[in-house]
Amino acid sequence: MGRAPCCDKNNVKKGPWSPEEDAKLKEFMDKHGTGGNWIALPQKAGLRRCGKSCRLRWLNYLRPNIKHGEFTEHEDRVICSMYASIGSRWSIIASQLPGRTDNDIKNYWNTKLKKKLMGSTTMAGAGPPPRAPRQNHHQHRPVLLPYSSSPHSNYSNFFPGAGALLQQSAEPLTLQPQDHYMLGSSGSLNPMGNSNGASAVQLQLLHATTAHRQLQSTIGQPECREGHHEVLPANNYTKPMTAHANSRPHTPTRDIFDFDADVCKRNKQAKPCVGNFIITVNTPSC
DNA sequence: AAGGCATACAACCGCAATTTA
DNA sequence: TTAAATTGCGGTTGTATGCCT
Repeated sequence: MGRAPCCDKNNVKKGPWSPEEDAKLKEFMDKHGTGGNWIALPQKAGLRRCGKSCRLRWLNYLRPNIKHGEFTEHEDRVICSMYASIGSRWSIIASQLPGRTDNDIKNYWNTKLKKKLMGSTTMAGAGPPPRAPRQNHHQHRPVLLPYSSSPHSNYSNFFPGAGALLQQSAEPLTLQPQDHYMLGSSGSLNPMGNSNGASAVQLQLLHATTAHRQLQSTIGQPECREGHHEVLPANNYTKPMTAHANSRPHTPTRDIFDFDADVCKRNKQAKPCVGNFIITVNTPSC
């Protein structure tokens, strides 16, 4: 039994929007907003379109303050830095560029910026954070770098790791055994040489909240166990086979590491918050 | 002028996450 | 608690346009 379609595919128009359709949608949105339901909107607005199509058209084209046209150098820099840091999370990147949509940025990246960067030597490895080798479970205690505001604060205020990512000289802190952390897959993989020649990767750290600590009583220590230290890129992350074989396939987007994600899903109040730390895992083998 | 190719970008699709009943 | 409905995201495709031969 498949999923019910969101609309009657035979009765909806597809393809480019006409000026008349745009006008209808805009007028309806100006008067009523979405009414909290995109699926029902086309019928109310007198449009023969799928609700998803209306939403996309509105968000990417019709809504006020959309910026079209050339990207500035500053925007280029933000996109590049964030892409290097968090990968193809276009909506997050778009949130740092007022007036730009995720679709816009995605298109811009795929058609122009990527090529531009590939042709230059200034951004080694401009691709998404590459998939890293798995870590040996019994080596390399993580070291924490304190987050500090950086010249890149324009986006680091949203994604705390992004600023620190570019700072290679932060003073390391040792992870205290009594603290509890989770590694966020929203972190970045950023190969950087360090002083002793070992390359390092950085991951955003999700600090355990009070709510999360409550989990200790039900599931035991939610500590950053050895098995959780795998260094994986922001995208392409696949769930380790060792835990929760029956759970849904792992999404590369909003997850945190394995059992934590599942426990949090079951226990809605126990969501961790994003902490202002970067974790660095030494990977001498690469 | 016509055909082929490259580029840009709007729009679609599938699926995971979230919300609602 | 569970299933259905809805939303949001990222990858991909389709098409219009411009350039080159």
